Amino acid sequence: MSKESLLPLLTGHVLTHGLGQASLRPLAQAAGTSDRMLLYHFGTKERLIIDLLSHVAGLYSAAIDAVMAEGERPATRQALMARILEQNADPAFAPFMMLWWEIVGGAARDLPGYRAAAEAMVGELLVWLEGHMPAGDPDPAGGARYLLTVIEGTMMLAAVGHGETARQGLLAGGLLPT
Amino acid sequence: MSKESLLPLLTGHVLTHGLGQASLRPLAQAAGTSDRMLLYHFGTKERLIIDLLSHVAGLYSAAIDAVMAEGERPATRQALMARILEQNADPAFAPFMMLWWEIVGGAARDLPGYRAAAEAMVGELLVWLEGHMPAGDPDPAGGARYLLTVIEGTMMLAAVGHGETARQGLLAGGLLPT
DNA sequence: AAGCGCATGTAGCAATCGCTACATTATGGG
DNA sequence: CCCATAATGTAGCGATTGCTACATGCGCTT
Repeated sequence: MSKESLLPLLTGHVLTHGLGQASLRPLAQAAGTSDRMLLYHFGTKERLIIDLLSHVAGLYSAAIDAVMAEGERPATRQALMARILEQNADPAFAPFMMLWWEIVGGAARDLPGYRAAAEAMVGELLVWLEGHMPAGDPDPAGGARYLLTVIEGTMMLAAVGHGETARQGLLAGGLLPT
Repeated sequence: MSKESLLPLLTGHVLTHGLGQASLRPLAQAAGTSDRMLLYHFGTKERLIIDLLSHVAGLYSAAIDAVMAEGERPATRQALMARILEQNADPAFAPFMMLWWEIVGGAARDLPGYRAAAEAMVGELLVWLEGHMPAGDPDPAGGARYLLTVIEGTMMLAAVGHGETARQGLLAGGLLPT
């Protein structure tokens, strides 16, 4: 078993149990190996986490690309927002969201690997947004950054039980179809 | 030493070292007691954390109220945004921000106490915003929720190294003074 | 076949974890 | 003063942590 074949299994465990509680022996069991072998492959738990975060960022990038392919371009910013929020509200997306907030926390504390992974994922989403802005949008670059900011704020409010507050804010800001 | 006199010291330790890494013995040392006494007062580490989060939420509420008193009302939404973002960019605010992302993560995973604390703090900020919307604002309630969403998104992007992206988004959205 | 290097198992170490049993001191009301 | 109750110290338990030493298997080349 190589590092590369291990990473998806490790990612699965982290998605359901979280990064903070991840210790070598449970991780190893989830991947069908031993803590001994995890350290053999990654050298250190810290490097394992770094590699894992990088792998997660790659997964996210691939998922974005997959969605990108199937895209018919929405006609308005409101339609684009609605589509993204609907996708992010999918329960299947929840484990990734929980992991995401741990990554943000690690980035805020500048733990090794966290900021790089978070920055990459946000960057990927930004590129996707820019490529999906409505045709004829007056400012696709600025608009994508604007929508990105609003989307992330909405996700955060939803995480802390203020999803309805965010929805009302989006309506008041003219960012949702009426 | 009572619970109430312990909580500020515990909060200090958590602000600099984080919630996830907080274990009883270091917490006790920071508060000038022993792990034994922390359990004597709080019963369980879980309840200690819950009480601590509630205390942090109270601190945040008090801080908001203090700022509320000194408020001359800004003339525009842009000025209000600028003022808030300036305050949040204060380096003295950084430890709280790092703690905040841990609280959001806990709320997303529904750990006991986290969601309640996060919801209370966001609610407090929302009330403050509503009370500080510019005079004559066409929709203070909706506008406050809109600004709240944008503010939280900006904070998150700043945490992951995309602060400049957020700033460009705010400009494109007409939410910063030009 | 011999030996070499990669891969893996077994066992354990020192540290830390939350928590508890037991003993002791301090304090305040009768 | 005496005693009950609250507060605190000491010591340790069993589990888990990241990591390592040592031995063994496996496959390949010479």
